[in-house]
Amino acid sequence: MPPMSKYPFTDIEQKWQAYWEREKTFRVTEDPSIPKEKRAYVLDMFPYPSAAGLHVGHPEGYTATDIYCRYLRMNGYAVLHPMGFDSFGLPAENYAIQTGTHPLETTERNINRFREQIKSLGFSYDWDREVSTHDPDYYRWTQWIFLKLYERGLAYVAEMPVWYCEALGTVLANEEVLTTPDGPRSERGNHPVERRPLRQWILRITEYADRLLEDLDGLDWPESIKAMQRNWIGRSEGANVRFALEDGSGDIEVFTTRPDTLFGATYMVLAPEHALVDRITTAAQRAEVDAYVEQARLKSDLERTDLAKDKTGVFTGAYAINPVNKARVPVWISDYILVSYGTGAIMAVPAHDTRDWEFAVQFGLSIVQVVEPPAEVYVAHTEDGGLAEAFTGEGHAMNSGDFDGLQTAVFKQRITEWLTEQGLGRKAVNYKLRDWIFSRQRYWGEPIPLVHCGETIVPVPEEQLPLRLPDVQSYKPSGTGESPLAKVEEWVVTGCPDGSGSMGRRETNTMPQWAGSCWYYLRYLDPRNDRELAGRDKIDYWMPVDLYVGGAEHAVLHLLYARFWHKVLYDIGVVNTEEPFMRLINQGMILGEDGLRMSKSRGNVVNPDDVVSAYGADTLRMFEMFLGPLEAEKPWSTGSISGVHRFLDRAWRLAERELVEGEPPEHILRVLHKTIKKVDHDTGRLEFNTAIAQLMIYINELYKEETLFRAAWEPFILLLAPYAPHLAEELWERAGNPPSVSMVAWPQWEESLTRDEEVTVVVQVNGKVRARIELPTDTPEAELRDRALGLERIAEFTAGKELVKVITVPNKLVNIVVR
RNA sequence: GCGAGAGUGGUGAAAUUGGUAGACACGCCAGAUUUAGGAUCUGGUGCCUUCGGGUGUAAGGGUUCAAGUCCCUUCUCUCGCACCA
Repeated sequence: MPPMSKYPFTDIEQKWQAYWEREKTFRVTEDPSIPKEKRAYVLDMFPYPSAAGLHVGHPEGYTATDIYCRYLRMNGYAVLHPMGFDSFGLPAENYAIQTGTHPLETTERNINRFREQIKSLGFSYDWDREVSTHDPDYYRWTQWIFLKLYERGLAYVAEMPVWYCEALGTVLANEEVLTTPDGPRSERGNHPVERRPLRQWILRITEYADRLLEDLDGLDWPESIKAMQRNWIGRSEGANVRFALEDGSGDIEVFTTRPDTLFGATYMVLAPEHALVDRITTAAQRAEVDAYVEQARLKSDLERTDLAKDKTGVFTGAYAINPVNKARVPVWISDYILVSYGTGAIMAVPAHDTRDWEFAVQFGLSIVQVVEPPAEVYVAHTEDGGLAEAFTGEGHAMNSGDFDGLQTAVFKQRITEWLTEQGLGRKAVNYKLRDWIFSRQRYWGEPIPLVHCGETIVPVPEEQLPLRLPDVQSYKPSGTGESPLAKVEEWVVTGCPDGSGSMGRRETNTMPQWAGSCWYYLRYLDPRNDRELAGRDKIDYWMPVDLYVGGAEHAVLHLLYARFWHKVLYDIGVVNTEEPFMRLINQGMILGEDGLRMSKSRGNVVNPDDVVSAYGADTLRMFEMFLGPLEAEKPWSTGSISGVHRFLDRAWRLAERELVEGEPPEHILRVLHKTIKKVDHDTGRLEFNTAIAQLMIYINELYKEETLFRAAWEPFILLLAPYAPHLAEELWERAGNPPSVSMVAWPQWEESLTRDEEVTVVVQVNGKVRARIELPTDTPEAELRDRALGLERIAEFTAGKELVKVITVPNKLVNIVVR
């Protein structure tokens, strides 16, 4: 596809990229004379420098923030706009396993390629602040933060069933495992994973669950992302209730969100793995129960959680006593009860819980209705007046002794108080959120700075950080649950940092890739500081991040982890705010031309380098913004890229005309001021597609003129500058101005010139447009009405009819209602 | 099933507070220019039409002088979660 370009974009773009780099045009420092409200921290999600290089999705978000930053600078803001690399990670290590190439070598090669590609798009980053998470000067502080977590009891070791991925040779966090039709799979690489009990480092993120939940309310984030985080945290409030075993040998504690349905609890169910199962099972049921437990153990998680299948379960032979009505209730086991949630046991209320209903129907257990649905709610009933399905809504209590008639919410509170008084239960809160499994059995990550000295664990002293990664012979995971580091004996064996003189062994697990990205936005503030992760004055100057732009795929993982670390840093006084990112925008994915996700196997991948060489960076930038709204998912369209390119080309050819001094004609001035207003408004709201459309309208107008007036041309260059910065710099210079256009003040519009002298007023009869009249702007409503009624054409439609009323909207329309 | 969001020309999409639906761009059509052009410029382009007009924003209903926009019902699609008691 040969481009039809004539304007020398390659020369222009190289020229100005070199200029910006040489002049450090976009370097920013902490100037105290700039008031807080004129400072902006605009952040991109930094990339993982993959071997494949940049794809067209990267420039989308980066262009959006770049346009916004350039716009802010021209409006007098000090703008912090940095870029870096999330450079620890599995692909480089897997490549090392295959080829023996050190991950450092691959990583740095990829970083150089990424940096070059990013620079070729003309983004206005302050490159002096670049960071890479694999750099020891960086991960020193990642390790430092880990030690702070450890000191505060937020990092602990535990043996627990964790997701283990054979192919990756490492454990994974819950968040990194996806449920697929083929069973649980790793989020990265789509490999099968399974649960294995292993000793792991775990971060106590659950301690922050409530704060992570509550503080979402104050954030200007997309509702969907907040909903996903809320959902992931999964807070539910209810009560823990103890049911005594009939034989008096103890009790079973359950968690319920509906303590108001306690009177309807007709049986209980334990998870097959529940500790009590073995003890309470009667001799008669023993064989059946053992077989079920064994079968449940062998089942994959997918089989266990398959909603479509019938409920299975086995009676243990034991009975418990319902504490409120002393009813004797059988105790069952079933794999629909998860041992890891709540207490691993439930009271079953089949009348008011769908799952319990299914189970009760399956096994012929009794169903007692204890909630009367509100009259206005339709509920299916059987012929004899009983419920035909579980009613899970709220209503009024029935069959509940003295509590009858209470509204659900009131009853919940009342019964919880009663249970507490009786010593039978208490208010309880549960979360779906689990603690964060933090260790990985891999090489290419931050070493965890701890030494095992016999039974005790001793942190590496802060002043000895960074604890550097040693070189290894083989990058292969040992497969025994240990990382390749375990084989580096001379690194592992070390003196105990406790000063005892005895020898210890280093922790050989490394941190997950998320660690480095949890705090990188802080390092940009003070990237060369070797005394602290960032100076407090710098943090106070810039933080929090005003705008954070990135893909929605990080909705839960990165954004939840980073918020957690930030809160810890807040608690230890390192940062000044509870939340790191005040405003978040997810750029929509750019799909292939076929409307499907770009992927190598589909062959629909567009390489930004090809677009840059064929059309130039300015065209790529503007085209990606012109495709549609930033947040929307949108298919690539090679055809319409020419529309944007043609626009820039026209701007170039316009500049070849002689610039004329003096006052431009009024009709041009009016379009100009409308354009300034629209582009200003839309750019500030990140509505770039409509701003570009307005720039096109203006160019089309200028093109029809014989002469090009400087006063009409220069403001256009300024409006263009954030969008097509290379071309704008060149045009600015050619217009006889010194560089750089990037620091010239944004043009202002005059309100009176944004309004036309004449407007078209629509005349409707009964809401249908029947005529249009040209009238001076702000014609009084009475005159509007008279003019409209006086129209011959309107008379045709109103003849012989009764005039009911006339509605006038100034400068817009007249609607004549007749009968 | 639950949660979030979206349905507008042949295509990507526009449309302050309800007030001319389809800006801008692609594509298509016509004209100009040109040795020629898939370059450039100008104009046209929702659909139907007996050229009066009719009709049109997923479907149906409602509120209103007036609905893409507000309300109700239904359908479709995308994303996320999914036996979380």
